Amino acid sequence: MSQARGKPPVQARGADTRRRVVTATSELFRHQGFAATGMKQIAEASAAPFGSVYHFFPGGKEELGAEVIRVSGQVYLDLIALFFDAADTAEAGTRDFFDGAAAVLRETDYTDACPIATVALEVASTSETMRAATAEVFESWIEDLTRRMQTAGVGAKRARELAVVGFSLIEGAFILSRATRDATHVETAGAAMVELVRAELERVAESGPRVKQ
Amino acid sequence: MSQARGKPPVQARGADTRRRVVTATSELFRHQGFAATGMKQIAEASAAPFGSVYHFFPGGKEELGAEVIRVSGQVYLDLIALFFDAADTAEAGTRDFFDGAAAVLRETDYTDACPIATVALEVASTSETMRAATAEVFESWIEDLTRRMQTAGVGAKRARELAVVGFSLIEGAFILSRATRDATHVETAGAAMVELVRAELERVAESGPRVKQ
DNA sequence: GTCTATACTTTGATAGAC
DNA sequence: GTCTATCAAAGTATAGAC
Repeated sequence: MSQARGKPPVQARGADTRRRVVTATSELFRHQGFAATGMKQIAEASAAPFGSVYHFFPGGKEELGAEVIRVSGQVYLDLIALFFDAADTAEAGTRDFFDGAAAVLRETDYTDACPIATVALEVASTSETMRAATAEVFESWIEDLTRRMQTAGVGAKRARELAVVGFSLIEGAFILSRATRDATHVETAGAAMVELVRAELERVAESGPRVKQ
Repeated sequence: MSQARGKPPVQARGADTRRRVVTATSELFRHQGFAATGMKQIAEASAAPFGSVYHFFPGGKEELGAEVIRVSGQVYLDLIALFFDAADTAEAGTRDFFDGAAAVLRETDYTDACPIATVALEVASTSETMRAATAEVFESWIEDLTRRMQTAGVGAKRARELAVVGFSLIEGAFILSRATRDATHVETAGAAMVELVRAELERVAESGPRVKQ
C-alpha cells in the first residue's frame, strides 16, 4: 500500500516472507506456547530461510513474539466485530460468539482457542516487553466490548464490568475445555454471559425510557 | 503411608528431597511455565543433586510435571476448603475467595495466581499424560465447588453450572490481571460471581420452602 | 533479501563412582 | 540415595557468501 507507485516492489517477496513467519509463529504459539517454540521450528513452518527470520526480526524471539501478539490481537478483534456486527442485539452477538468459539474448539481438536492466552501467562512474569504487548491487546478487546455494551445502552461503568466478565468467562472456559477436551464448558460460560447481558439490557429498557419521556 | 509399619524409614531424607523437588518445581511452573523450566534449574531451586531428580522421577520431566500438577491441585483444593469452610454462606465464601486471590496477586507482584493454568495451556495439545493430569485436577475443583453449591441448596445441574462459571471467571480474570498487572479484574469477576450465587440462593429460598411445607 | 554454516549455550537424560 | 561427568540434541543467535 505504501509502495503503490514510484518505488519498484523490491520487497514484494520479502514482505510475503515476513507475513508467513508471523502467521506460522502465531499458530505455533497458540498450539504449544512461547517457550516450547523454537526459532528453527518457526523457520521451517514458515517455509522461510532461517536467516530471514532474523533479518525481519533482529530483536530475535522476543521481538517476533511481541509482533505476533499484536497481530493475533487485531485478528481476534476483527473476529469479535464479525460476530457482533452480524447480530441484531448485543445479547445475540454474545451468544453467537461463545457458541462459535465452542464449535471451532471441537472442529480443531481443542487446539484453536485464544491465540495468545498461553503466551500471556508464560511471559507475564518473565518478559516485560511481551507482557506489555499482551496487556495492550487484552485492553483493546475489553475496550471494544465495552463500547459495544455502551452502544446497546448500558452505562459506561457497568459496560466495562460486563466486558471484563465476558473476557474472563471465555478465557477461563477455554482453559477448562482444552484441558478436559469438552467444549460444553465454553457453552456453559456463554449461557451465563448471555444471561448477564440480557438482564442488564432489561434493566436499561425499564429505566432508560423513563428518562426520555 | 504405604510404609507405615514394617519397613524402616530408610527413605526419610530422600522423601524430604523429593518433596523439595516437587515444591520448587511447582513454584517454577507457576512463575514461568513448563517448557521454560529446565531440569537443572529445578535441581538448583530444590537444593537437590541433579541425579536425585531423575532418581525420584525416572520418567523425567513429564513424570515430574504430572506429579506437580496433582500436588498443586490438592493444595488448591485445600485452599478452597479453607475459605469456604470459614464462611457462613456460599455467597460469603465466594466473595472471600476472589478477594483473597486478588490480594495474593498484589502481594506477590502478580506472579501467584493459579498454580497450573500456564502449564495446562502449554500441554493441552502436546502431552497427553500431563493434559490428563490437569483435566483430573480441574474436574476435582469443579466437583468440590458443585458439592458446596448443592450443600447451600442449589440443584445438582445448576450447581455444576455455577461451579464451571466460577472456575472460568477466576481463571480468566487471572490471565487479565497478570497481563495488565491490575488485580481489580479479579475483584470484578468475583463481584459478578457473588451476584450469580446470591441470585441463585434467593431463588432457592423462595421455591425451596414451598416443598417442605 | 536469501540461504548456509557455524558459534556458543542450554536442554533433557544417562552412567557410574561414591 | 548422592553427586559428578558426560552425552547427543536442540536452543538462540551471528557471520558472511551469494
